[in-house]
Amino acid sequence: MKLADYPFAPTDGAEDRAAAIREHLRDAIIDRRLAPGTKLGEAEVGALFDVSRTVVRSALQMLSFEGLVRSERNRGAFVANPSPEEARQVFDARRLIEPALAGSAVERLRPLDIAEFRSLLEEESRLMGERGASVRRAEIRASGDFHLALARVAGNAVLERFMEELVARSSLVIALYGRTGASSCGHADHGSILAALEARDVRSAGELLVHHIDHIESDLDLTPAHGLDLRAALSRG
Amino acid sequence: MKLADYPFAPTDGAEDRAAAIREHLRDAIIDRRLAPGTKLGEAEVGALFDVSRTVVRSALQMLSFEGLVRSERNRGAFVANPSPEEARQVFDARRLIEPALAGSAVERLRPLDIAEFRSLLEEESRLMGERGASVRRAEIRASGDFHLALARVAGNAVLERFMEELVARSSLVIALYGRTGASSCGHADHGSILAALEARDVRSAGELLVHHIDHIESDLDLTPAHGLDLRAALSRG
DNA sequence: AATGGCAAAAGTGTATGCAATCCCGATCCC
DNA sequence: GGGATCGGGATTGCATACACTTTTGCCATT
Repeated sequence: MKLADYPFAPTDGAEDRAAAIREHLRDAIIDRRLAPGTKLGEAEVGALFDVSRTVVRSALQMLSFEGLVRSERNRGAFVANPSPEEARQVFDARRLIEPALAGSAVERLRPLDIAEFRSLLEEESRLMGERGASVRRAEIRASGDFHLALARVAGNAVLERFMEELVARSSLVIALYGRTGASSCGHADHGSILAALEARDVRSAGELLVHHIDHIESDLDLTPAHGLDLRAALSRG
Repeated sequence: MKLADYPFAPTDGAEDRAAAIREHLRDAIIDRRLAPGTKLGEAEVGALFDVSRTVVRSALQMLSFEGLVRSERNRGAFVANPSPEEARQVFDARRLIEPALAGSAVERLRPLDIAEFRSLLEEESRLMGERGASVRRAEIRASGDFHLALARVAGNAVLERFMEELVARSSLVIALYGRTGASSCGHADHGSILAALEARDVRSAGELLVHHIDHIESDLDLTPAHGLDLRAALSRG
């Protein structure tokens, strides 16, 4: 079976296969199609994508750096199972970084960027109207895209990469600890944040962002759960 | 030839060799023993550490993620040659993150931590008294260690990892653009920052940190240098 | 029946081989 | 003489083979 048989993204023509696998796995993890703790055997993943273990190892190493996969020597790679403490740290980092991004973004915001934000918001609205598990996944993803767009507009490549990691890990945390009841990520918040950005109101945008992140975090159940970690609570969620 | 024959760091007993190579290369890069643009051939590095290209590739991939190495498909890995713009973004990120770390650190500062800070400061003082190129390198490193200690004390593992990357990239930038004249990193600044931390004066500590970072950055020559980048200025510094 | 140990099986860590790509220099054509 | 073209050499990308570690299932022993 050859490379082109797989429905990779159109741009991936003859590109790096490890990166493609990384993205597939990452999507699967933050969509929770792969449950935390799931073992990602090199041979198994390799068979799925029809590549050798070499390429899979490369992809797994990248995911390990991003914090989406936990690697143990001689034991293998597993979908990360972030602790509540880890989750808090991720959100703390976001509360710190995102208001600053808003400051930079306001200075550099161009009409084209606004159009992109609006497009993302419309996509979110569309998803909110529908029902179903796969829609819920897409909703989490779309919510992350809004924050990634903010990072991109801010124009700091270093912080943008940090945000990519933080958003991915947030998505995993939400999938893990999210109370299904409430809408996972307030869509209305994004709208008001964008309005503040357009109004060049940095202070307001920053406050809205912090509240937004607070809101997301407060919607989680971050109780320490079960007592001790008997080998990380049996390595399973 | 067996594993234990190599004089790695004492703790590295039977540990991961890729990580060890990564650290060796990282030290060499931020010490500028490896000049920006230098090609890191897989076979060459492998011969140096007496490992196969597989292990080297793993180490290079990690360094590529950290931004210390630039990888080009089918061409190889090169020591990163950060642009002035990139340098500014690194320092912007530090100005954003470090004052926040000070806030967390003040809340969690324990006597043992203070002792560590003092020890680091003493080491810096000792190095300042000496002369020589290798001392200058050690000075840059020691300066970075102070900021890494701050990140560690702050207790956020996510931000700590970000800081590791930022400090490493800063060291590379300083080695690249630093005007040799001025002392690369104001040692006195660290002392006053520590004093502010001990006094639980978060605001003051944050301001001192920002000024400190400003000071470091102002000591660089970040002029756009030579006109265009003819294939990144011929791939050499 | 429970426990300890052993051996096979599974899976990862590393080395190596082969194909593809890129770089460089020589050659040829205009 | 300048520029394009075409090998040769070197290097990377990937797959595979082998070594070592961990796990697992079985059996003997208590």
